[in-house]
Amino acid sequence: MTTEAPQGAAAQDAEWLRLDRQICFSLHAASRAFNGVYRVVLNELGLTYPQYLVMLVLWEHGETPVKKLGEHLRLDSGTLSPLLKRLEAAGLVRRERSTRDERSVEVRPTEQGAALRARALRIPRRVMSATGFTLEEIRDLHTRLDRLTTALDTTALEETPGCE
Amino acid sequence: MTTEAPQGAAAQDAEWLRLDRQICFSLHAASRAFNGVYRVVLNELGLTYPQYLVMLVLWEHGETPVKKLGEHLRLDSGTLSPLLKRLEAAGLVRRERSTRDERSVEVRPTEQGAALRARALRIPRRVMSATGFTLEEIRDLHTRLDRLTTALDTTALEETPGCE
DNA sequence: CGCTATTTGATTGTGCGCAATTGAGTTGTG
DNA sequence: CACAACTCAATTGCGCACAATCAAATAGCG
Repeated sequence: MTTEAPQGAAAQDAEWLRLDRQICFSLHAASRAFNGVYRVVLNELGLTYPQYLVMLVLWEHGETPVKKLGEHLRLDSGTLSPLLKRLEAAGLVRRERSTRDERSVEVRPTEQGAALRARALRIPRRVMSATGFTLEEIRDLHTRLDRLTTALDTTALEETPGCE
Repeated sequence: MTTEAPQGAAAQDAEWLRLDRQICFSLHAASRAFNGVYRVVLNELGLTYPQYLVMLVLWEHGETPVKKLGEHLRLDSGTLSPLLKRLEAAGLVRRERSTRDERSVEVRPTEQGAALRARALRIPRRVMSATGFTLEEIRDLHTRLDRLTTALDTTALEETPGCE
């Protein structure tokens, strides 16, 4: 399948594009497949996947300003503001302007939001069993993905890579 | 909150949630980071990441019906229809109803769309260098992600996992 | 104090992902 | 032929991601 024959540069370029198609499609597809599983599992809690991510942070850290939430999840206010409003409309969180700094908005789980945590406890194992991966493999994948994300975030994307 | 006591069931559950937060956040973040790099690189071609995926399929297979595109990329018409209209508006593809089956719409790259391929040839290496991964590692990650996606897609998500 | 720069969140606009519906075209059956 | 079942694409509606812009609050400096 791969470059077994010494081809021209054109054929090799085509090969690169084909490989790129496979790889970036893989990551894209894996992300959506994962999202799909969470959608099914989270459906009974009335949460979407990003909303679940927000609740996980709140369950772990309690009251958190929007700014901090954004740092934890790498999301900006354009995504968080409407999302948090929906969570507030669902009665799971409360948003209140900080008295010390009127620019800041504190988000904290309501009693109902905190109670939801009990029902969320079964989720991780259900999702993990759906992956068919062992805990070992999952941790390994987790490590690789973090390394990938860090590299992608820090790379300034020079104009000429000159790889090879 | 989290008792320091050597794992009651509650403490262990909390640990699962913490791990889940890390892992599902990792995948989410990696996907968006990857998307972000492609966004920068593809910007000069005037393509978004999913549009690039479509063009990759067209460059490799030529004229393709929408149905086939959806199978290749696991996307439905709700996503593809407006995306293809934008590609057509940009002059990169043409959409024509099949004469044999009036339900089907054939998508083929225009001359301009085909020409864009030459400028896309440098992309894979640029992105790969941004990841900091070797080709070996990328292929390995690719394999794992495909396995993950397959598992997630085929799992019927039984109600009671009974893991452990 | 007044003025500027920064921080913080909200808003707007564009594009993607997906479920649900619609509607035209095709196929199968009597 | 008539009629039902199916296929394929388009549309609609909602939510997320992100860039760009805006407004309010704060901090820093003369």
